Amino acid sequence: MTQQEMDLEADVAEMEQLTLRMGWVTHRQQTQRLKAYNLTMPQFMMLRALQRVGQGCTMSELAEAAMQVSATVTGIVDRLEERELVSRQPHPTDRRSYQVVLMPQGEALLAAIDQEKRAHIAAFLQTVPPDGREQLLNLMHGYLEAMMQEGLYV
Amino acid sequence: MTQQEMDLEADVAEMEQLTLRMGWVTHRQQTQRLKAYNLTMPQFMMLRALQRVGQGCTMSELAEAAMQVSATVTGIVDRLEERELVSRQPHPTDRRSYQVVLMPQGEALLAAIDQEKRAHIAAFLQTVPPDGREQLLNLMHGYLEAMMQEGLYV
DNA sequence: TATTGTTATACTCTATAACTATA
DNA sequence: TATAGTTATAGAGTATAACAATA
Repeated sequence: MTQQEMDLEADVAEMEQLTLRMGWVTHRQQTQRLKAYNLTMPQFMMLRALQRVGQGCTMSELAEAAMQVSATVTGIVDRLEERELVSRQPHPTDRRSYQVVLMPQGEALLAAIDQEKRAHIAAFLQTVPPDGREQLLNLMHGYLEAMMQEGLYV
Repeated sequence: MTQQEMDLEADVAEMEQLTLRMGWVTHRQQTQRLKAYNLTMPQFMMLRALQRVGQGCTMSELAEAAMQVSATVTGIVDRLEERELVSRQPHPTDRRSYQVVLMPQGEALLAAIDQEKRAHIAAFLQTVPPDGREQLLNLMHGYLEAMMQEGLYV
């Protein structure tokens, strides 16, 4: 085994621990923070997916964007609709479908969450030198793409 | 607003999207992958926490390491114990407590999951130049520490 | 016949509060 | 009295399978 292979192996072991804990800590802390807004993580991710895919998308499109099966989306959207954060509207050309839209109250909620979160991120990014920031973002892009494309499970 | 401040703001917005999606994609893909081992994410994180904190730790120590309340840990450890992946053993000096240990079957399961995962991570890391790898790991360390210390919610 | 979305079902996770046993 | 852990309870998420309505 060459020195390079040993280095790689050590980096792999380290990255395994890091990614696992980062993911879990993020997940748990996000969950806690969202409680102040009376939102769960899956509900929040559904709102973000709707924002990303665009107003008026169907339940199926929402399911794919949020990485959920349709039966799960039904339940989550039910609860968001009860609070008038989103709304199911009739689809103009396919009567089996709905057009899901983000309601003003939903947009306001996301904006409030955004504002708080960005302050936290800025606090972290300011501890990183500018060129490090750029490299960090590039690496994160690469990482996300690799995950989405190859089903990379880290 | 200076150019630097604008740059920071753009980086913040980008990092917000990236971290959120990375966290969610990781969470969902891990969940899917663990199904092959008949494990849920909280169960897997509990096994990892036990490995990290060390054999014979108490339920309370496990709860803190896994970022869960004790009632939740009770349920998760119940299910792991049924499958003989872990075991509650009497505490030598405090009869209210248990010493939780990882059973051979549990260690074997974690080893099998490790092996598969490391191949995936290695495939990703080989696309990153060696000095980029080191910087990536350093940044991830900093990020994790910032999260743990300040309750940074990203 | 195929597709969109919901319903039914079963299980797990999660937090809070009440409780038991022990320190 | 304080602490370790469990139990009871209620609600949310998740996946599978069966189903209704529509294409």
